[in-house]
Amino acid sequence: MRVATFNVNSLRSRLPILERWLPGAGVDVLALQETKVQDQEFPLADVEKLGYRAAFRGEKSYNGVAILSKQEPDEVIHGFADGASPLWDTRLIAARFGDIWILDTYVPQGKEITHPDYEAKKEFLRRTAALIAARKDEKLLWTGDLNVAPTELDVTNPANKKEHVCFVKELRDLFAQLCAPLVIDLLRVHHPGEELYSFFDYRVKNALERRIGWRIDHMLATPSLAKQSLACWIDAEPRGWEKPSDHTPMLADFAD
Amino acid sequence: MRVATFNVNSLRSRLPILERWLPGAGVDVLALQETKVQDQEFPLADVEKLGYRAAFRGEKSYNGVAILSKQEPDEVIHGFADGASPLWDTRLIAARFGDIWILDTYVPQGKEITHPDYEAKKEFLRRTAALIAARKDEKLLWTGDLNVAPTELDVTNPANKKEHVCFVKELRDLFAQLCAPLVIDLLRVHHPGEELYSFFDYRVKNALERRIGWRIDHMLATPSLAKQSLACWIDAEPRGWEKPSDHTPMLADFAD
DNA sequence: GTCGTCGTTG
DNA sequence: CAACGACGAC
Repeated sequence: MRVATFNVNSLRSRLPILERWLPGAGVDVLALQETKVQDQEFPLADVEKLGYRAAFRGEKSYNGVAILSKQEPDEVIHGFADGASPLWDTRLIAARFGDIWILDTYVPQGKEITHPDYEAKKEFLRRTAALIAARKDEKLLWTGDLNVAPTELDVTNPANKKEHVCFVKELRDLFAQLCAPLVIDLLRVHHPGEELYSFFDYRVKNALERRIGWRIDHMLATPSLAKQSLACWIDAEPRGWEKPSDHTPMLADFAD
Repeated sequence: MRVATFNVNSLRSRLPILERWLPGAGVDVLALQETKVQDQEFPLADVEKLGYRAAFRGEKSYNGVAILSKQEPDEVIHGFADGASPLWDTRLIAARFGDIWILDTYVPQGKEITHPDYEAKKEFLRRTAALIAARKDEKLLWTGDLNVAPTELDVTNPANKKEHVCFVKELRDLFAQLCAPLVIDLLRVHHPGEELYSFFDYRVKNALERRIGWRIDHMLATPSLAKQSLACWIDAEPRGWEKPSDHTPMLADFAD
């Protein structure tokens, strides 16, 4: 099985990229983030034309997650469904395919370390960790845009990002202590020590060619699923196409 | 020599259309209107890549005229240059190629017959007529978006346009008395009686296929130039392409 | 820099 | 319907 994650930064704006990329990518399950589309506006016909089904929850302008798949999922969950507020339905979606859970999150970016959104980001990560802990013996892949660069290897210039909400030490510590122990970072299993990025800021001129980016999108597997991991990689090509997202897809193959 | 006129409704937005249309169009001189670009933002590099030079005067958001040409013009004039205010530099540009003047105007639309802009429109037409009268024995082509549909043949439904600033009888009378006697309507020389339009409102669904439009862009030649007229036609194709202007190009061929 | 929003124009 | 400007988000 091949799984991919892609922060599309507007699904409707990215349909040409998906139409160019997906047919040849051999992807069985695709986790999308920042679809930025309300459910009644979701471009289901275009997705179906590409041979995929879709489970989704979005809102106008912001957020939005979707799981596209060749096969119908056996079960779909939106948000944390733990009764607590906020529900975060447009930032977390999970779908089960047989005994494998695909957990797709768009973790709040956090804006500034002094901003309430940064507190919400930490809360989101804590609740996600709790959710995974409850299924730690199951096969589960936590994927999506996590807005966390876990180590110094995961950003181009760590020195000038010490105050950044995706790299500040407090956040990395939280991630390392609460999240990382539950799951295995598949990109690092297959590519230890490599400077690989999944996000290249639009505002940085020629960021892709200059390799100025961030690794904030991830494929993190529970141990039982990690055993099946065959490969994990970032496909930087779509970032270089016309009208790209600022993120580029990441993929992982699993033995059946 | 082949001359064309095209109200692009934003030159920068229309570069893909120009890049698709111009290379095969065989145009020597192209009069543009509604470039909607300040001079310092004019996409000169793109125009030069297409093999053209450019004389232009534009402003932010509104108006803007340009004359693109394979050959460097011998002389360029902006506005009426008659000392009177307003100067209307971003609505009138003229370029001389040898003994032929190309006068490119974007005549004010006028908004409403009760609006001050409608008075300004009539004044613009009077001053243009005076300008042409002063050169009536020279070879001169008055082209551009004139925002005048001269006759009932030139709009789809004349009955419901009697109050429209581009068709109201007062305006047609002014045009017929002041402008028309000075020049020859080349489209009508070559296509008398045909329902041909150069403008199709974006707001009218499938206006092109339903042939609901206006003939408000023109090619009007002084008698000495009209003698050289070989053909004149509207190319409706670009109106059907992706991200079109609401106008479509009009062309004219002249014997050397 | 490229998204989305809204209100304004023709 | 498709430009524009302004704004907010990342």
